Amino acid sequence: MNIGLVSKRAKLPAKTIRYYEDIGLVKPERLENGYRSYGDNDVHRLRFIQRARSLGFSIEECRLLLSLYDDKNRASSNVKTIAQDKITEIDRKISELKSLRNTLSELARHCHGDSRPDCPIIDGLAGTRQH
Amino acid sequence: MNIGLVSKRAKLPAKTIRYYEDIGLVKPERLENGYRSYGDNDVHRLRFIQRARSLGFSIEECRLLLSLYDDKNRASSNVKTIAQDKITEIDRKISELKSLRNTLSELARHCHGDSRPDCPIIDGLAGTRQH
DNA sequence: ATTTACCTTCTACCGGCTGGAATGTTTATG
DNA sequence: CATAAACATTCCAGCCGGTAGAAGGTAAAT
Repeated sequence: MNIGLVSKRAKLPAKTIRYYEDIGLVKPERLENGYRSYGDNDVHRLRFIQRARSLGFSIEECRLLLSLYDDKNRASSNVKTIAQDKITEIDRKISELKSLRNTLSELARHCHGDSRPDCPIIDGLAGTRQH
Repeated sequence: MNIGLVSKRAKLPAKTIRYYEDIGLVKPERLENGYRSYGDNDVHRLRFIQRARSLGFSIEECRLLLSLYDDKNRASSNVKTIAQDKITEIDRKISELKSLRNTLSELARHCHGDSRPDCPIIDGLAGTRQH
């Protein structure tokens, strides 16, 4: 299977797949003409990575998950720990974004938003707005 | 004022301040010995950038906000639009993260998390888990 | 025979810094 | 006064996770 087809099946740009090879996540065969040759297992692997990445796992986390994926005897608790850490991380990000949103909408709420130059958002950023 | 003091006052690493100069956000004077010399206005500017960055504005957005900050005659509606766009963007990110969280905790919920190798999280990532 | 579509490698770039090396200057201490 | 430390400077390289483009080779379709 050439990279173009794999790209479609794994829903990843060809460039990204080459990059993943570069950093050692997949190791396709090579044909005589130099073309990469992928098997179904490679597509599975790449789909796996694509899903994990879209769930917010870093490349290094993907590498770890892949090694657990490859290890048929690993404990499910290993994987669950990683997933739960990631959930904690996501929760932290969500609450950060919420507090950001509050601050920003508080600033925007006080801005009349017309042609007058006086602007509480700018004042807030400049630190000159009294609470 | 030397960069070290500015760094403390603006709550930004000296390296970052030099970087901000590099990309044209601040333009300090130079002393005879080659040291950068900052005024209070520079500190205000840097605090402004620091706040805006921490609210999730990109460097280019900061540049735009700074030009509005500098322009005493700009309409507050210009600024409000930018802030509201940013709020929309934050909302999008929050809901993305929430859906991510749901998926991940659904996978984790079905994982027994013990020493058995069978793991719904891995199966979910591999795409082999039937819903 | 030629066009088109695909593949290859390579280098460089994105944002937003951050780290380290090598060097220069100022200030504090013995 | 010498030296050490705490600053400052420049420059180059690297982080993550790709992405863009150039220059070329190969395969399939017309």
